[in-house]
Amino acid sequence: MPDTPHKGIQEVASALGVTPRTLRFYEDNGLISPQRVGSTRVYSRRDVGRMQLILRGKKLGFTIREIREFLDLYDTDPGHREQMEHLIVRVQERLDSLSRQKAAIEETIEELDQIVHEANAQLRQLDS
Amino acid sequence: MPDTPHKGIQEVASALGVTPRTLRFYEDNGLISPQRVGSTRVYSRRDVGRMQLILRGKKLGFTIREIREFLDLYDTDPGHREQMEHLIVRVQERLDSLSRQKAAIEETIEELDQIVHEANAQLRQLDS
DNA sequence: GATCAAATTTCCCTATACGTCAATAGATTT
DNA sequence: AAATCTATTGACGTATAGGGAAATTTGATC
Repeated sequence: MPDTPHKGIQEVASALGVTPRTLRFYEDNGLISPQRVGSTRVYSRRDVGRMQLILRGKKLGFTIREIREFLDLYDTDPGHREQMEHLIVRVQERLDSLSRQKAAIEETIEELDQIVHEANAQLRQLDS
Repeated sequence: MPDTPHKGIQEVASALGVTPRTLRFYEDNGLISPQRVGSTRVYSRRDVGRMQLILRGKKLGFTIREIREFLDLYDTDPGHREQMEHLIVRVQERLDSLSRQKAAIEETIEELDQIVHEANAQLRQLDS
Protein backbone atom coordinates (compact mmCIF):
# COMPACT_ATOMS: atom_id res chain seq x y z
CA MET A 1 0.00 0.00 0.00
CA PRO A 2 2.85 2.43 0.42
CA ASP A 3 2.53 3.38 -3.19
CA THR A 4 4.38 6.69 -2.96
CA PRO A 5 7.80 5.99 -1.60
CA HIS A 6 8.15 8.30 1.36
CA LYS A 7 11.63 9.32 2.28
CA GLY A 8 13.60 10.60 5.21
CA ILE A 9 15.29 13.92 5.42
CA GLN A 10 18.74 12.58 4.62
CA GLU A 11 17.66 10.84 1.47
CA VAL A 12 15.76 13.82 0.18
CA ALA A 13 18.56 16.18 1.03
CA SER A 14 21.25 14.27 -0.75
CA ALA A 15 18.97 13.54 -3.69
CA LEU A 16 18.48 17.27 -4.11
CA GLY A 17 22.02 18.23 -3.30
CA VAL A 18 21.15 20.26 -0.24
CA THR A 19 21.64 19.70 3.46
CA PRO A 20 18.97 18.66 5.94
CA ARG A 21 19.40 22.05 7.51
CA THR A 22 18.17 23.60 4.28
CA LEU A 23 15.04 21.47 4.22
CA ARG A 24 14.24 22.46 7.78
CA PHE A 25 14.95 26.06 6.95
CA TYR A 26 12.53 26.06 4.05
CA GLU A 27 9.94 24.40 6.21
CA ASP A 28 10.37 27.08 8.87
CA ASN A 29 9.76 29.58 6.12
CA GLY A 30 6.57 27.90 4.99
CA LEU A 31 7.77 26.60 1.64
CA ILE A 32 7.17 22.94 2.36
CA SER A 33 5.36 20.99 5.02
CA PRO A 34 6.17 17.33 5.06
CA GLN A 35 4.22 14.94 7.17
CA ARG A 36 5.42 13.97 10.57
CA VAL A 37 5.66 10.57 12.13
CA GLY A 38 6.09 11.52 15.69
CA SER A 39 8.48 14.36 15.30
CA THR A 40 10.30 12.90 12.32
CA ARG A 41 9.80 14.47 8.92
CA VAL A 42 8.59 12.25 6.11
CA TYR A 43 8.66 13.51 2.53
CA SER A 44 6.26 12.47 -0.22
CA ARG A 45 6.92 12.63 -3.94
CA ARG A 46 4.94 15.86 -4.07
CA ASP A 47 7.14 17.37 -1.40
CA VAL A 48 10.19 16.49 -3.42
CA GLY A 49 8.67 17.93 -6.58
CA ARG A 50 7.90 21.12 -4.75
CA MET A 51 11.45 21.30 -3.55
CA GLN A 52 12.65 21.00 -7.12
CA LEU A 53 10.52 23.96 -8.09
CA ILE A 54 11.93 25.89 -5.18
CA LEU A 55 15.48 25.11 -6.17
CA ARG A 56 14.81 26.14 -9.71
CA GLY A 57 13.45 29.45 -8.49
CA LYS A 58 16.54 29.93 -6.39
CA LYS A 59 18.80 29.19 -9.32
CA LEU A 60 16.98 31.85 -11.27
CA GLY A 61 17.72 34.33 -8.54
CA PHE A 62 14.39 34.68 -6.79
CA THR A 63 14.35 35.20 -3.07
CA ILE A 64 12.68 32.78 -0.75
CA ARG A 65 9.96 35.31 -0.13
CA GLU A 66 9.18 35.54 -3.84
CA ILE A 67 9.21 31.81 -4.26
CA ARG A 68 6.78 31.48 -1.41
CA GLU A 69 4.47 33.95 -3.14
CA PHE A 70 4.46 31.80 -6.26
CA LEU A 71 3.79 28.65 -4.33
CA ASP A 72 1.04 30.19 -2.24
CA LEU A 73 -0.72 31.37 -5.36
CA TYR A 74 -0.17 28.03 -7.00
CA ASP A 75 -1.85 26.34 -4.07
CA THR A 76 -4.83 28.69 -3.78
CA ASP A 77 -5.48 29.43 -7.44
CA PRO A 78 -7.40 26.73 -9.29
CA GLY A 79 -6.67 27.08 -13.00
CA HIS A 80 -3.61 29.08 -12.06
CA ARG A 81 -4.66 32.16 -14.00
CA GLU A 82 -3.77 34.64 -11.33
CA GLN A 83 -0.66 32.70 -10.58
CA MET A 84 0.50 32.93 -14.16
CA GLU A 85 -0.13 36.65 -14.33
CA HIS A 86 1.76 37.23 -11.13
CA LEU A 87 4.56 35.03 -12.35
CA ILE A 88 4.89 36.98 -15.57
CA VAL A 89 5.11 40.27 -13.71
CA ARG A 90 7.77 39.03 -11.36
CA VAL A 91 9.77 37.37 -14.06
CA GLN A 92 9.72 40.58 -16.07
CA GLU A 93 10.94 42.51 -13.08
CA ARG A 94 13.73 40.06 -12.66
CA LEU A 95 14.59 40.30 -16.33
CA ASP A 96 14.83 44.08 -16.09
CA SER A 97 17.01 43.83 -13.06
CA LEU A 98 19.31 41.37 -14.77
CA SER A 99 19.58 43.53 -17.86
CA ARG A 100 20.69 46.43 -15.74
CA GLN A 101 23.16 44.24 -13.92
CA LYS A 102 24.55 43.02 -17.18
CA ALA A 103 25.01 46.53 -18.50
CA ALA A 104 26.74 47.57 -15.29
CA ILE A 105 29.06 44.60 -15.52
CA GLU A 106 29.95 45.45 -19.09
CA GLU A 107 30.83 49.00 -18.12
CA THR A 108 32.92 47.80 -15.25
CA ILE A 109 34.74 45.34 -17.45
CA GLU A 110 35.70 48.11 -19.80
CA GLU A 111 37.04 50.24 -17.00
CA LEU A 112 39.01 47.36 -15.58
CA ASP A 113 40.50 46.61 -18.97
CA GLN A 114 41.64 50.19 -19.09
CA ILE A 115 43.25 49.86 -15.70
CA VAL A 116 45.14 46.75 -16.71
CA HIS A 117 46.51 48.51 -19.76
CA GLU A 118 47.58 51.52 -17.76
CA ALA A 119 49.20 49.43 -15.07
CA ASN A 120 51.13 47.43 -17.65
CA ALA A 121 52.30 50.64 -19.26
CA GLN A 122 53.53 51.80 -15.86
CA LEU A 123 55.49 48.61 -15.42
CA ARG A 124 57.13 48.85 -18.79
CA GLN A 125 58.13 52.36 -17.91
CA LEU A 126 59.75 51.15 -14.69
CA ASP A 127 61.65 48.53 -16.66
CA SER A 128 63.23 50.97 -19.05
CA MET B 1 50.66 79.32 5.44
CA PRO B 2 47.60 77.09 5.36
CA ASP B 3 48.23 76.38 1.71
CA THR B 4 46.19 73.20 1.53
CA PRO B 5 42.62 73.97 2.43
CA HIS B 6 41.80 71.57 5.19
CA LYS B 7 38.17 70.62 5.55
CA GLY B 8 35.79 69.31 8.13
CA ILE B 9 34.01 66.01 7.95
CA GLN B 10 30.74 67.49 6.75
CA GLU B 11 32.32 69.33 3.85
CA VAL B 12 34.31 66.34 2.72
CA ALA B 13 31.35 64.03 3.05
CA SER B 14 28.99 66.11 0.98
CA ALA B 15 31.71 66.86 -1.57
CA LEU B 16 32.17 63.13 -2.06
CA GLY B 17 28.51 62.24 -1.83
CA VAL B 18 28.86 60.09 1.24
CA THR B 19 27.85 60.54 4.85
CA PRO B 20 30.14 61.39 7.73
CA ARG B 21 29.34 57.96 9.04
CA THR B 22 31.04 56.50 6.00
CA LEU B 23 34.20 58.52 6.52
CA ARG B 24 34.41 57.37 10.12
CA PHE B 25 33.74 53.83 9.04
CA TYR B 26 36.58 53.85 6.53
CA GLU B 27 38.84 55.34 9.13
CA ASP B 28 37.93 52.59 11.57
CA ASN B 29 38.89 50.17 8.83
CA GLY B 30 42.25 51.77 8.27
CA LEU B 31 41.63 53.25 4.84
CA ILE B 32 42.21 56.87 5.78
CA SER B 33 43.66 58.65 8.76
CA PRO B 34 42.97 62.33 8.79
CA GLN B 35 44.66 64.58 11.26
CA ARG B 36 42.99 65.50 14.45
CA VAL B 37 42.64 68.87 16.05
CA GLY B 38 41.71 67.89 19.50
CA SER B 39 39.33 65.09 18.69
CA THR B 40 37.95 66.67 15.55
CA ARG B 41 38.89 65.18 12.20
CA VAL B 42 40.55 67.46 9.67
CA TYR B 43 40.99 66.33 6.09
CA SER B 44 43.80 67.42 3.76
CA ARG B 45 43.72 67.42 -0.01
CA ARG B 46 45.61 64.14 0.02
CA ASP B 47 43.00 62.59 2.29
CA VAL B 48 40.29 63.64 -0.12
CA GLY B 49 42.22 62.27 -3.07
CA ARG B 50 42.63 59.00 -1.26
CA MET B 51 38.92 58.88 -0.64
CA GLN B 52 38.28 59.37 -4.33
CA LEU B 53 40.49 56.38 -5.09
CA ILE B 54 38.60 54.38 -2.51
CA LEU B 55 35.26 55.30 -4.00
CA ARG B 56 36.47 54.39 -7.45
CA GLY B 57 37.56 51.00 -6.15
CA LYS B 58 34.16 50.50 -4.60
CA LYS B 59 32.43 51.41 -7.83
CA LEU B 60 34.53 48.77 -9.58
CA GLY B 61 33.32 46.19 -7.11
CA PHE B 62 36.33 45.72 -4.89
CA THR B 63 35.78 45.04 -1.24
CA ILE B 64 37.06 47.33 1.44
CA ARG B 65 39.62 44.72 2.35
CA GLU B 66 40.99 44.64 -1.18
CA ILE B 67 41.06 48.39 -1.44
CA ARG B 68 43.00 48.54 1.78
CA GLU B 69 45.55 46.12 0.33
CA PHE B 70 46.07 48.39 -2.66
CA LEU B 71 46.47 51.45 -0.51
CA ASP B 72 48.83 49.76 1.93
CA LEU B 73 51.06 48.72 -0.94
CA TYR B 74 50.82 52.14 -2.47
CA ASP B 75 52.03 53.64 0.78
CA THR B 76 54.88 51.24 1.40
CA ASP B 77 56.10 50.70 -2.12
CA PRO B 78 58.30 53.45 -3.52
CA GLY B 79 58.20 53.29 -7.28
CA HIS B 80 54.96 51.34 -6.97
CA ARG B 81 56.29 48.37 -8.86
CA GLU B 82 54.99 45.76 -6.49
CA GLN B 83 51.80 47.70 -6.15
CA MET B 84 51.23 47.66 -9.88
CA GLU B 85 51.86 43.94 -10.11
CA HIS B 86 49.49 43.23 -7.28
CA LEU B 87 46.93 45.53 -8.84
CA ILE B 88 47.12 43.72 -12.14
CA VAL B 89 46.59 40.35 -10.50
CA ARG B 90 43.59 41.51 -8.53
CA VAL B 91 42.05 43.31 -11.43
CA GLN B 92 42.42 40.19 -13.55
CA GLU B 93 40.72 38.14 -10.87
CA ARG B 94 37.90 40.60 -10.78
CA LEU B 95 37.63 40.51 -14.55
CA ASP B 96 37.37 36.73 -14.50
CA SER B 97 34.73 36.86 -11.82
CA LEU B 98 32.74 39.42 -13.77
CA SER B 99 32.95 37.38 -16.96
CA ARG B 100 31.54 34.40 -15.14
CA GLN B 101 28.82 36.53 -13.64
CA LYS B 102 27.95 37.90 -17.02
CA ALA B 103 27.71 34.44 -18.53
CA ALA B 104 25.52 33.27 -15.67
CA ILE B 105 23.25 36.25 -16.12
CA GLU B 106 22.92 35.58 -19.82
CA GLU B 107 21.93 31.99 -19.16
CA THR B 108 19.42 33.07 -16.59
CA ILE B 109 17.94 35.63 -18.93
CA GLU B 110 17.39 32.95 -21.53
CA GLU B 111 15.64 30.71 -19.06
CA LEU B 112 13.45 33.50 -17.84
CA ASP B 113 12.50 34.42 -21.39
CA GLN B 114 11.42 30.84 -21.84
CA ILE B 115 9.31 31.01 -18.74
CA VAL B 116 7.57 34.17 -19.89
CA HIS B 117 6.70 32.55 -23.18
CA GLU B 118 5.37 29.45 -21.53
CA ALA B 119 3.32 31.40 -19.04
CA ASN B 120 1.81 33.52 -21.79
CA ALA B 121 0.94 30.39 -23.70
CA GLN B 122 -0.79 29.06 -20.63
CA LEU B 123 -2.83 32.21 -20.33
CA ARG B 124 -3.93 32.13 -23.93
CA GLN B 125 -5.02 28.60 -23.40
CA LEU B 126 -7.14 29.64 -20.43
CA ASP B 127 -8.75 32.35 -22.54
CA SER B 128 -9.89 30.01 -25.28
C1' DG C 1 30.24 80.90 32.53
C1' DA C 2 26.22 79.31 30.26
C1' DT C 3 24.42 77.62 26.17
C1' DC C 4 23.95 75.77 21.59
C1' DA C 5 25.47 73.26 17.65
C1' DA C 6 28.54 70.05 15.86
C1' DA C 7 31.46 66.17 16.45
C1' DT C 8 32.82 61.89 18.56
C1' DT C 9 32.22 57.39 20.53
C1' DT C 10 29.81 53.26 21.43
C1' DC C 11 26.55 49.93 20.66
C1' DC C 12 22.95 47.76 18.46
C1' DC C 13 20.43 46.96 13.89
C1' DT C 14 19.64 45.48 8.79
C1' DA C 15 19.10 41.62 5.08
C1' DT C 16 20.08 36.78 3.26
C1' DA C 17 20.49 31.90 3.48
C1' DC C 18 21.86 28.99 5.69
C1' DG C 19 26.09 26.74 9.11
C1' DT C 20 27.28 25.30 13.58
C1' DC C 21 26.83 23.81 17.97
C1' DA C 22 24.30 21.91 22.20
C1' DA C 23 20.85 19.57 24.50
C1' DT C 24 17.36 16.17 24.06
C1' DA C 25 14.50 12.31 22.42
C1' DG C 26 13.66 7.88 20.03
C1' DA C 27 15.11 3.94 17.90
C1' DT C 28 18.40 0.40 17.04
C1' DT C 29 22.40 -2.45 17.92
C1' DT C 30 25.51 -5.05 20.94
C1' DA D 1 21.12 -1.97 30.06
C1' DA D 2 24.58 0.73 27.77
C1' DA D 3 26.20 2.59 23.76
C1' DT D 4 25.44 4.36 19.27
C1' DC D 5 23.04 6.60 15.56
C1' DT D 6 19.70 9.71 13.70
C1' DA D 7 16.59 13.46 14.07
C1' DT D 8 14.68 17.63 16.18
C1' DT D 9 14.68 22.18 18.23
C1' DG D 10 16.59 26.53 19.58
C1' DA D 11 19.98 29.78 19.79
C1' DC D 12 23.75 32.02 18.08
C1' DG D 13 27.18 32.93 14.20
C1' DT D 14 28.64 34.52 9.37
C1' DA D 15 29.76 38.37 5.82
C1' DT D 16 29.07 43.23 4.03
C1' DA D 17 28.73 48.21 4.32
C1' DG D 18 27.24 51.12 6.59
C1' DG D 19 22.42 53.34 9.27
C1' DG D 20 20.51 55.11 13.53
C1' DA D 21 20.31 56.73 18.06
C1' DA D 22 22.01 57.78 22.65
C1' DA D 23 25.39 59.72 25.61
C1' DT D 24 29.26 62.53 26.12
C1' DT D 25 32.79 65.89 24.82
C1' DT D 26 34.33 69.85 22.38
C1' DG D 27 34.43 74.30 20.39
C1' DA D 28 32.58 78.56 19.64
C1' DT D 29 29.73 82.35 20.69
C1' DC D 30 27.33 85.61 23.65
